[in-house]
Amino acid sequence: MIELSRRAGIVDVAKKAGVSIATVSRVFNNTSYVSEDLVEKVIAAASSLGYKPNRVAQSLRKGRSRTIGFLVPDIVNPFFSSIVEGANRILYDTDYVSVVCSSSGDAEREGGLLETLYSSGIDGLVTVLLKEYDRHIDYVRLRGVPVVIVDDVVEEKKLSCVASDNYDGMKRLVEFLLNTGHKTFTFLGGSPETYSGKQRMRAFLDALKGKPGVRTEVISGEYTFESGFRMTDLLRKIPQAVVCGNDLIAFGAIYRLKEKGFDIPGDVSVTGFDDVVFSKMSDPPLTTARQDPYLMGEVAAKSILEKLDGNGSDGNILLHTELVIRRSTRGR
Amino acid sequence: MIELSRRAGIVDVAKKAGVSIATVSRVFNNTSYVSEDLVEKVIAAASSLGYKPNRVAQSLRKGRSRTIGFLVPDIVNPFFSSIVEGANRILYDTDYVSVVCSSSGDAEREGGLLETLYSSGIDGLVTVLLKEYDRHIDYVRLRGVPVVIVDDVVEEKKLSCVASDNYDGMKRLVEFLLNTGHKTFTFLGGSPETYSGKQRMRAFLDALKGKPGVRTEVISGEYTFESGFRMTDLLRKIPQAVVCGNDLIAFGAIYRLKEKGFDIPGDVSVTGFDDVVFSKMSDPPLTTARQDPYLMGEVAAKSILEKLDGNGSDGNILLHTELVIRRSTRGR
DNA sequence: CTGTTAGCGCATTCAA
DNA sequence: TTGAATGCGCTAACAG
Repeated sequence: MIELSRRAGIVDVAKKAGVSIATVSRVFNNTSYVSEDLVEKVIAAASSLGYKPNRVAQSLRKGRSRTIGFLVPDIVNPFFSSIVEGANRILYDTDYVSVVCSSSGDAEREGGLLETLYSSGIDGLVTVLLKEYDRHIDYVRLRGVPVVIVDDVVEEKKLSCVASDNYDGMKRLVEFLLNTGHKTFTFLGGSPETYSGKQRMRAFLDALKGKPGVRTEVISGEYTFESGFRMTDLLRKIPQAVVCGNDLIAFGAIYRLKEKGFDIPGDVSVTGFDDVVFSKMSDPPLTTARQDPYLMGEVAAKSILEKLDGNGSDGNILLHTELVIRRSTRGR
Repeated sequence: MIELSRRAGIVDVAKKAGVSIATVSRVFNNTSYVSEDLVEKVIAAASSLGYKPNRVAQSLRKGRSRTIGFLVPDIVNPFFSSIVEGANRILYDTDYVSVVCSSSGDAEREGGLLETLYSSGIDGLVTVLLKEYDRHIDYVRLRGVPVVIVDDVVEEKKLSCVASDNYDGMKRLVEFLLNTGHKTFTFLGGSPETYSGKQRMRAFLDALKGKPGVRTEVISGEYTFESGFRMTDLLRKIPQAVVCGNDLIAFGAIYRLKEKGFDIPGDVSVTGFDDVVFSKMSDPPLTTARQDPYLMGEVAAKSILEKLDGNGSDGNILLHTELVIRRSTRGR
């Protein structure tokens, strides 16, 4: 096969159409009127050469790239990728395109990726951060680039955050358990250093504080199946309700509890948090608090778009969660 | 808060350090020797200004960007995102960075994204395509940009593909079922228009063809839980083995079968394909054929890197699958 | 060893 | 309405 020729540029098109490069540029950006026949000639020349404007050159020249950067801790985790997907749904109706990077859970990489993204000329950034928000990371470095942080809430002006109301969701979940007659509770928490971890644990404690006849225990681990499994082995006495930091922990707990011969919810109720796709398929289907990562992404994208339009309001947005009562908790 | 000044450029650094921009460029690319004291001055000036080279300008000038583009049909599907993550693990040790796009299952968008990616100056592309491979899409358009296609096999020179050996995996799965005494089989297939769908169905049929006393039935749907659920309702008579196109279908089938009062694997064995994370947590844990999307990504990345180094071999790579026997199939 | 200069491909002044 | 010229920020000759 013959070596392919180099990509056609604006000068090739101009030459072939017998016009100046300015004219070519004008028809592609329709930035001012161009006579009918010249338009035709340019279009013809361009398509015969397979010409597409070079986005790199455009970015350099214009100072913006029509790209929104995304940085997430783990692209494989559907929670994070759903945020990106939600944003995509909004961006699809615009001429922005998204580029996403994953730090793969590596905090070291996060800073570098942020730099790279920024110096790649992104027009906006939506990110969920691994580490706690570090003002240096985006305030100093991302000069002028609008940023929205997802799944975290930082009180800092000139910054927007969108997150679920983890506190409210967990509180209502525990209150439901209380209303259905549960008296002894164990919290199998995940990652207490994260925003969501903190909020959920605090809500659990607050909901139960001072309730007569209620016994409470807290164990902390990670947001994984394995961690749920292991934490279950740490239980001294099986409580009436095992309240888990998220669905994965709940799956681990359920798995281990069943192995040990307990019936769910006959002997013990188990709850999760998130409502991942699998929660409806588990046995028994999981009672949980649903948060909507797609919506979080949509809201984040809209927020970025507004900021890009100039009329962007900073501040934080808390999204409601929805209680999903399934069969992993007993009714009464 | 005071409006942040514009980003520092190479001239700012040169000015502040009292050197020429060429010298600044040299220390940042260490492309030739620069005297100690000038290096120091440049470093000092650069860091005090927070200077980082503008990747857009670099790309335009050098004609390469040190980025690898990824295009996947659905970023939320862990199978696809794991491919990206696997590739990242390889790329992490290089100075390449990956940018990923998702077509969100929209074939229309796929072509546009490909264009965008290409004109954004990516140095290489790894993609799993929604539609069947269209030679126009990357051969004509991605002139000179190395491409590797994942989860599909196309016989086309100057192209590399990496995929699992779906045929072999499914065949061994069915043979295992045969060896454990199953006689009646139903295949609950997914997306027969995809490469994997075709291979798996063909393997199922081939494995059973001409076996004495074996009865076979094929139903086709999609690679989803809901589809598995619905296809199960289409079963006229419950077979001894329900062989599913992937794990999700199997989960749907198991769910529905249990609802109908069947015991798994007492009354009916069920198998999947993929071994998604959830397969070990399901009840019962799922017998399946494991494919390793991380590995696929690693292999794809290595292949791209080789092509970029000049010594790239084209051709296809088939990865082995591993039978994972769990408790959704009866032993004998 | 260091500085000057010419583009990379394009959008956008400014003239005509 | 169109073209010529300038420069976005940077690297790579080419001189010195």
